[in-house]
Amino acid sequence: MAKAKRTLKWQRDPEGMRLRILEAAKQEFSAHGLAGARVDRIAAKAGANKRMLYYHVGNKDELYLAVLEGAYDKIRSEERGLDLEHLDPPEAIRRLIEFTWNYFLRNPEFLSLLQTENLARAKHLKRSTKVKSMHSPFVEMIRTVVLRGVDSGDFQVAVDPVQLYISIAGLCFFYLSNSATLSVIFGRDLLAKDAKDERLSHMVGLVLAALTGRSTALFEIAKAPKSRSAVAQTV
Amino acid sequence: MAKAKRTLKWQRDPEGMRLRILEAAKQEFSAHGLAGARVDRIAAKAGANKRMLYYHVGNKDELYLAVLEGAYDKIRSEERGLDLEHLDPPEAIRRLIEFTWNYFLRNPEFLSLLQTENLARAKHLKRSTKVKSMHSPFVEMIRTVVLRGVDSGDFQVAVDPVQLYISIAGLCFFYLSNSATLSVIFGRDLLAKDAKDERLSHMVGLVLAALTGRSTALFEIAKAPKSRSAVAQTV
DNA sequence: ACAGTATTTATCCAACGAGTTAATTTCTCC
DNA sequence: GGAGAAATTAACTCGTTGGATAAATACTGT
Repeated sequence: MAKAKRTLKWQRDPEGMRLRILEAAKQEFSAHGLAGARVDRIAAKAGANKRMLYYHVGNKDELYLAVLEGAYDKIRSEERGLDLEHLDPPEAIRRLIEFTWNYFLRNPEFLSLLQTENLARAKHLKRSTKVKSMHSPFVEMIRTVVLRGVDSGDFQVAVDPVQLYISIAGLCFFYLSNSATLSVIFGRDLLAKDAKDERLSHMVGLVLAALTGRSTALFEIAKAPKSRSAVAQTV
Repeated sequence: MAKAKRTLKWQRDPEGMRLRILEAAKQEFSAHGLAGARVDRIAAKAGANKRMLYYHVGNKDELYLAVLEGAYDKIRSEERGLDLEHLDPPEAIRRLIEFTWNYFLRNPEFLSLLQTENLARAKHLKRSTKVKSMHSPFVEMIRTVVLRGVDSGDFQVAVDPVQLYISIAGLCFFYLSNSATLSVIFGRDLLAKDAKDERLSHMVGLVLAALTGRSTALFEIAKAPKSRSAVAQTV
């Protein structure tokens, strides 16, 4: 009864295991928050034993921080590929909005993780050294677009890039991360396809109209989604 | 040693006790989330015994829902006092933004509670009957302002009031509820007095510029906060 | 094939936390 | 001044959970 096991039972793959653990942890933390997350569930989901988490990553807190850092790393790295430098400024802003919106849609766990971490007043993130460094290039990228827009006459004001980004992210984030409660209180399904399309138009219209000072951009958009009651569209 | 106690030891005040419990629960839930909240801590904070919570309100979940409903009730009721009907449309919108911003600033627990509830995908809120009913008047209030603005020629587009409110709330909410992580990643203290003033200007400028299509409103604002680096202001 | 190391499993446990039981104290009204 | 109801307390139960221990199993180089 001992010899039979000649096939590899474990396929020993520390790196793969580490990744599966982090992925499982991401799911768990985003679904239940830090306090609500269960170490056992993470282990189960990763197809591992609980002890493995401690072996490969660390205790619950370290696990959580690793997930968080990974999440920031991923979005900032995708943003670097946006290549806003080669677009004319209004188009660059539109593209940034669309990317942010779609990224948030594709990565709902990222939103949850941020919410969780903010609930904890960034207690854990403050301990991270990696995260702080990855943001200045991003801010500079936006600043450049804004300044080019002002030079070209497309934009009316040299907006603070940080304010602008926070606004863009906020318009996307709040809608999506709070869609559950908003859908309940306003009695609409905000995650329906139509609603999402309408939202994207609204946001692009709002930001571009404000930046360019012409409502042209806004009306272009306003034509697109033909829906609802007669009153009220876009912006 | 028995007679001495002639002063009332409890002053039996069921209604007051209920309120103290709900207040303590609000603090606890907003500080730690649903899973992180500790029933014993709530009791202690309310100056009560744990059994009292169950006696006066119910179990942890019912307690949580009661807090949540109370929070919505409070903000919507303050909003009813805004009296937007008597202001000209742009002024009304400015006032709505300023109210929302200040309310969020004054009631950070409200933000946390919403975050927590959204993390739970509104599971609890869905069970509430009270909350759903209190929002249509609010939406109508905004719709009226928008339509008046279109009629008067102040606004370019008849924005969907729900979209507009979500945008306003989102601009305020994201900045404040995520200020912890944002401050870390951007290396600025977003809760400093200056930063908050700048943010309010930015938001008012952004929304009004988009609605009116004139950047006038935006520049009026832009003059106010004389600060930072040369590059970048307002909007 | 054997020693040494890296990886994984199977159990255990002490602490904690939500919720309960039952006794105790205050109030009310007759 | 006492019976019954309302409010409060103290002590206990019991499942859960993060983390720890130690033994087993696979892999590596020699």
